[in-house]
Amino acid sequence: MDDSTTGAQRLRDLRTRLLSQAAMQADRRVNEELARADARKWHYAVLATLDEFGAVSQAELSDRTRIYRSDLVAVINELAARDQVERAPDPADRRRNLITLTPQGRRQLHKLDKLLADVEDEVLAPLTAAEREQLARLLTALVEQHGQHM
Amino acid sequence: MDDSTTGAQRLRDLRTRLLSQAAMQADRRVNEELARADARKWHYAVLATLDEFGAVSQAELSDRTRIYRSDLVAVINELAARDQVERAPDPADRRRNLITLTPQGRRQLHKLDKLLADVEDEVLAPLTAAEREQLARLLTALVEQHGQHM
DNA sequence: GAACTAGCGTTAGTGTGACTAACGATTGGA
DNA sequence: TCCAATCGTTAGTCACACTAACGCTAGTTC
Repeated sequence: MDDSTTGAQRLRDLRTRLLSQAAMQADRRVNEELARADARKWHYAVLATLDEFGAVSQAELSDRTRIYRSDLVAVINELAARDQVERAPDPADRRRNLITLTPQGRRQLHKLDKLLADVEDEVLAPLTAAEREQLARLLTALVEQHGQHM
Repeated sequence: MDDSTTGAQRLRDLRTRLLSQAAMQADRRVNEELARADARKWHYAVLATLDEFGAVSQAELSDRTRIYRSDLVAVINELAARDQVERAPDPADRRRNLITLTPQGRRQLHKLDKLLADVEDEVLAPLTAAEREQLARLLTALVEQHGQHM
């Protein structure tokens, strides 16, 4: 099921492809597990952000999670339908909605924290603790490069 | 534009998220450049595979590139429309189509080889040569884990 | 040689994620 | 008071991963 033996040499040599494939496999495992908890990545991103920053507007959530504000609408709908967040108009600025974490949302967050830690451990299983640190370091360097000039 | 300063601590700590983000940024750059050459990732995968393995069926292409055979149909259509491959029935087994690289396809492949090498270099710019090797090594370990039990 | 099974290419459709465009409502500043 | 900007929302595009089903062809078994 992987091309490490059957694929073209050129494809195996492409680091960008390697990166994509590793991410894809990790994402798949993450999404599988999240689905079993009736959640997806964005749900976690929103819940975690609300937990750390308190009630914020959708625009601020969009900034902090990097979810497009157009997509955020559906995410908040889903979370609200599960009573994990509340959406209420901001009295101070009636353009805004204030999104608040509910006790149920906080419980879900803790559940997902655990779940994601487990999946991460599974995905990184082939690496030692030192290698995991190294990987995080290298990936951070890549990600931050783009953070600079934007 | 990245959450390394504005995002929740929990999100920054998630290695699976880090991996996804790095892959996403790299993919975006790759796709941008490929688009300028009127191509996409799958085009390259197919062209490179044909170059290394000669004329093969779509089923074999699907195995070697990990493109689903249902999606491969459109990819071959696109490549054929650009005269980069030819699709002809296999006389030895009339269920099969034999896909062949054309001279034009080979030219495009060389062009994309260069293009992708440049993008890879740009994406990995923050890393030294040794670090790039290390990254490739770690990612390979992750990818091969899944290759095992499938 | 008829029937069955399996492989092949194709069509259609699902779900997720990234991303753009545009609109109505509201706000703050010139 | 008018203007520009911001906010939430709707709608839609594109790429990728993945599933289901169908018609055709090939090879095998009875």
